Amino acid sequence: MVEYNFREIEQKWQAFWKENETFKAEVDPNRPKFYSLDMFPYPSGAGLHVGHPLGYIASDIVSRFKLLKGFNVLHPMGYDSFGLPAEQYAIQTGQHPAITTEQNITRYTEQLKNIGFAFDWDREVRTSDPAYYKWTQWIFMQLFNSYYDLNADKALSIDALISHFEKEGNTSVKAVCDDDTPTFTASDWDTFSEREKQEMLLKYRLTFLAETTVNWCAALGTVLSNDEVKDGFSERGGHPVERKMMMQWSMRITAYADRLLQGLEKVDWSEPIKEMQRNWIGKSIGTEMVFQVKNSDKSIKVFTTRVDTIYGVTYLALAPESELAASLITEDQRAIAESYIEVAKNRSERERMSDVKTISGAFTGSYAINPFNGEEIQIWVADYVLAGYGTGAVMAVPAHDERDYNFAKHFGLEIRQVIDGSMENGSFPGKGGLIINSGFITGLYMKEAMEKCIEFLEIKGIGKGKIQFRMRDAIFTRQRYWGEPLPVYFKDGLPYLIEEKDLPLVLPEVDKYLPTEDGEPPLGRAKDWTYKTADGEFPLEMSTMPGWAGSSWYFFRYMDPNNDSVFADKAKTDYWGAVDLYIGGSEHATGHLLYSRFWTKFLYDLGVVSIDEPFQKMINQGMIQGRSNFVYRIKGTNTFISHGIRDQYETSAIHVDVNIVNNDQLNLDKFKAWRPDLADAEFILENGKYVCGSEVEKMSKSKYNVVNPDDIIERYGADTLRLYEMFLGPLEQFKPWNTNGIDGVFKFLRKLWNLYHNTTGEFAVSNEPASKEEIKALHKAIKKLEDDMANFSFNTSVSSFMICVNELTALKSNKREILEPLAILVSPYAPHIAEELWALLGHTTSITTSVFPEFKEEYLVESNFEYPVMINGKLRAKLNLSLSLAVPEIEKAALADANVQKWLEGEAPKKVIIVPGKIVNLVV
RNA sequence: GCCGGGAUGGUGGAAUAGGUAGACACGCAAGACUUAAAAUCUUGUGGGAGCAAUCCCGUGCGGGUUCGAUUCCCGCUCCUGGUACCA
Repeated sequence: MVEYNFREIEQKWQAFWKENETFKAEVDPNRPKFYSLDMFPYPSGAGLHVGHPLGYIASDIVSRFKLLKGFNVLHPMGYDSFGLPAEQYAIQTGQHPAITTEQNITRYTEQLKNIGFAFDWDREVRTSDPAYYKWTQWIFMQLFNSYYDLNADKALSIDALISHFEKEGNTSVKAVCDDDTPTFTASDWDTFSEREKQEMLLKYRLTFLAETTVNWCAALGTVLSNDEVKDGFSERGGHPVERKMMMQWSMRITAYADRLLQGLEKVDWSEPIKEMQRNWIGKSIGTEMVFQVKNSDKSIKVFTTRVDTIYGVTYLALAPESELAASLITEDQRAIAESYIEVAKNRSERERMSDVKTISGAFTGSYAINPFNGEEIQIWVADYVLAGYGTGAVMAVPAHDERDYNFAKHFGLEIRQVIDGSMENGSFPGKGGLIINSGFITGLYMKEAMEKCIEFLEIKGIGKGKIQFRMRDAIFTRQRYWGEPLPVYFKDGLPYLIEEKDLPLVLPEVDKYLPTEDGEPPLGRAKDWTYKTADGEFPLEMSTMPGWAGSSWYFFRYMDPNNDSVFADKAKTDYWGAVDLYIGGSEHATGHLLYSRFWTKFLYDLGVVSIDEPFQKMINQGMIQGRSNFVYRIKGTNTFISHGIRDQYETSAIHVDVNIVNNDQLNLDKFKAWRPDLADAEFILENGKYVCGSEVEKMSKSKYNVVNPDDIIERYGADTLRLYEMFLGPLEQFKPWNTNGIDGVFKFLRKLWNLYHNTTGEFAVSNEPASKEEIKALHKAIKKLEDDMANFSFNTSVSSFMICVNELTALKSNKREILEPLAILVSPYAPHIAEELWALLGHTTSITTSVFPEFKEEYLVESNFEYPVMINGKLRAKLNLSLSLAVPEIEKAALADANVQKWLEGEAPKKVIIVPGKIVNLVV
């Protein structure tokens, strides 16, 4: 008797795949390629939980399906192995992060291999491997050596810029650069010192060193990016974060803002993710214009998207951080305004965000002149104006902007309506409305008025149309140990790249993973952290790269993971091209996914890759949440009462390990053994069982709701785990993990196994031709599977397998003609059992080398259809009729039916609707 | 506040060019097998009324379009993800 022995089968086939290099992918120009990628994990100390593999299983199914469809599939896995947790652990224990990272990777790999993924493990990459980060550093160097040319609309070599400066200075250069870049001529450039030249070039380089306001987290001793900060606290660890000015490396991602926006049109991503990126990039088309300050040579530049409301401006507002604001304060306002600025500046970002409702500001005492009508308007300081956006100054139009309205109301400033409409609900944007009370633009509509205004500003030389982005340049350094060192040394305080031959610049050893006593990053502890050149020995940069550096290009490295002379061979990147299917969480929408697109576009500009969008199609899998179980202790006792009857007593709910609960039923023996204090626990049962309560929460150790895939595999096998994770519901939906239905999936696999075996458990497959019913059952499944694959609807595929197997079991089918294709069908989902059945069927090669069965419509064609007959939209009868019947015949048959006649009560129907092959509806 | 996603039996979910709501699975109930339990198998299972045939109600709520609405339109409620004074 041979039972379905998943343990034996799974081990056997995992070993087979490894030995035969079944999933080895190599460039093959004769086959179409398919690149299937998962977001690679950070190998944490906790290991994988059942939520992690969800996306991997889905991409594995697609990968195996594509193999069967004749594609050359690249399906790699690796590790994003630099990161904060390993470093924090190192700080606590003194253990080198490389060691714990290695251990964690070993654990992850073992867990992943247990699930039977079709990964080409020879292509594994690790971002913390010097052989890998050599190329992360190399890309950084290329960015340092590039600037963004607006005429060419691409990154060009900094050498080209230098030769341009030598010939013509920078006046004719159209390039992305710092706002404070002065203009100079060729002869100016010639007279610049080396230092001045380098400082000037830094204003153009795509990665550059600059004093920036950063999110400083004192507890972590590092800078965090905006997306690592949540409500003023660090995302990891929840430590407070404050704003601080620091010298930092930045990436000029803003140079690519427009291309990042346009590129979204070309990729097949979910609309919400695209929308999030659009909002993050935040393109606004508007006008920049200058207001002269009254009785002063100073002026205020503002950015507005609504220059058509220029006659409604009743005050200007400046950000508290603005130096200009401080200089505009007059004597009589000094006390109030300066103290306001002091308070506003010191309010942390967090306070300012959480306290949006409070309106605050102060009048500077100065006035500006509206160039359109010569009016004098007050200049205020207000903390609703952000220093970092636009020009840090706002022309306030209270009548047509809600924030300006609230501010004006609060301080009793004038509210002047310039667009026709009702003001009864306060301000209104009035986009496209008729303009009133507005000098020469009165009577116009928005678009035309804006054009006229810009024309006016351009003639006077005090303004122009401008496009503004919300996105900022990305800060690229962290004051951390466990990251890529920057290949940069300092000479006379100016940054220079080390030579390419000296890559990788390997992370040095340090005695402790903490900042130095004088506040330098941990690399400040390293001995000889210097770079030797012909001119002497110079200090190296002590900060390291952020977590997103290594993950911004790893998809290229998979194509050529061991190349030591180039980050990836062009012939290989050209063959594999963009990722055809990328599966991962939507939480990376504005981080990883944006940075990866940025670096890809940059590498494209360099000409080293041929694609400018890395991820053609993306699916965002939903998170698997935890499902906690509770027991109810009667207060003051060690007696636990079942969930359904707990109301009779005063109880307290206690988290219980979900691994000792099955279908919400507590295993009493395991519970007693769980903790010493529970050894003598007593129970009040309902219907002889102890039923636990449950709640959906985040999966976490402290809630005892973490489920390890290894445990599921131990009990049911990897094939059951794979099928069940898919069966749980739509891939993209958030759902709690709950093993309540897993038995059904396991039973299905056994039923599948039994189809190939007789009642005594011997393998028994007949070579007789299959019946019509059997073929039909098979082809229904083929069709459903193909459709589901196109929609990434894996849960319904599992259902259709079940239906197919149920039907075949009922037909007692054991025909090779059916069971061979069925094994292939199931193989992407449950590869181990499929391989075993395939081998039993007499094949000597892996099932992955077979061909997906072809769907034939003819097997599903029916001659008859059971028509639902409805009276006034309600189902009243069913009629089995030939599909060849024409409408009048169907009508005749329907009217002749006894049940129908009863409902018609002898009257003729008012209306008859007949959709052949669908429905009959009679209206009376 | 703004921008997404969602709400269907006791549970997970299925069904949208508008056409038999609840596929598949879990759970539950009854039965078979068993000394017994587990496992397995069979049958039933949206709610209500009825011996039954059958009837009524039913896809978050209120309207609408339609012969017919889970599906389309309008207005709400709740849950959930993102974002946050972006001028």
